[in-house]
Amino acid sequence: MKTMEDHLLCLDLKKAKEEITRGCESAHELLEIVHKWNCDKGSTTPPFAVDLVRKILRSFTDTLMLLNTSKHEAEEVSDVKVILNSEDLEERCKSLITKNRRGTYKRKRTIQAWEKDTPTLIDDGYAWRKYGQKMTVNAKYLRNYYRCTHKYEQGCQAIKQVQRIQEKPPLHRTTYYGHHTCNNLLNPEMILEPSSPNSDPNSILISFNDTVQCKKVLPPIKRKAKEEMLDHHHMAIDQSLSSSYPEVIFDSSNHVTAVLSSTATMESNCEDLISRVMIESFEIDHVFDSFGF
DNA sequence: TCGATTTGACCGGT
DNA sequence: ACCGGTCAAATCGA
Repeated sequence: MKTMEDHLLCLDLKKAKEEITRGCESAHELLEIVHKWNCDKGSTTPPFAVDLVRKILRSFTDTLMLLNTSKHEAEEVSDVKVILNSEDLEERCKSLITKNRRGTYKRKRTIQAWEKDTPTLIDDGYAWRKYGQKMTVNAKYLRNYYRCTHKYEQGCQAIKQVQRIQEKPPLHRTTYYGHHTCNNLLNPEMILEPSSPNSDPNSILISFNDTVQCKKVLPPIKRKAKEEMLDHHHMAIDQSLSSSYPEVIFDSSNHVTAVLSSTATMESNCEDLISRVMIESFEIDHVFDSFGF
């Protein structure tokens, strides 16, 4: 039975989500403008501008995720669809303690998605690399799968799918999953730091500043070598990370016990981990407090 | 030679 | 069993 207070809270929650969604959209627009500006006129904006917009965007989307965690329904706002639901947290927790296997693909349900319909194939300013194409049922045209070119160099987790949806007039639907964390357009600051002379050259440093950054980028390691290592330590692996990615290892109590060496690593995945910790720790009241509701 | 693309295989979810 | 998403070997091309 809902009390009056509950109803008011729901109303506030809805308003908050609407406001944040608007902010999110504006940040997206601003990011595109900055990108276009830099493409058209060279790098004329301050080098930290894109980084700053991305931080704002991330704050909005993280907050939306927190708010959505308290409700079951994902919000659909104009042509921008934010795909989230409260089961995601549970799924993510499960995925963190199961062994990494090929084919464990929960991306669509766990990461925010944005759709864009355009008459032509657009250059969005990012470097994409095609990694697959598929004919889907009830579709006339192939669906093309792209990942960020800097996936392994910088651990950028952004992907997109492009599919023609209409012949005449031509219409292409691009669905973006996740935000770029790479510095392919601007390079405001190097996130890589040289290891200290005494440090393990294959170790990874994770910095817990205002934004979480993994500061060491290394080539992927082979699946078999990883599995052998995991078997040796009787550990589970963060399944949400693909085979070539950095891996946080949890013990049976789900405490972080190790980070696998010789793997590439990325900002976004670390954020996923931190988000999980945050969501587990935060009550929705704290979110309202922080926004002054 | 090396990075990008193609394409069949693989895998988990439903 | 089917389907969507990804992997990775083969191939392409600058």
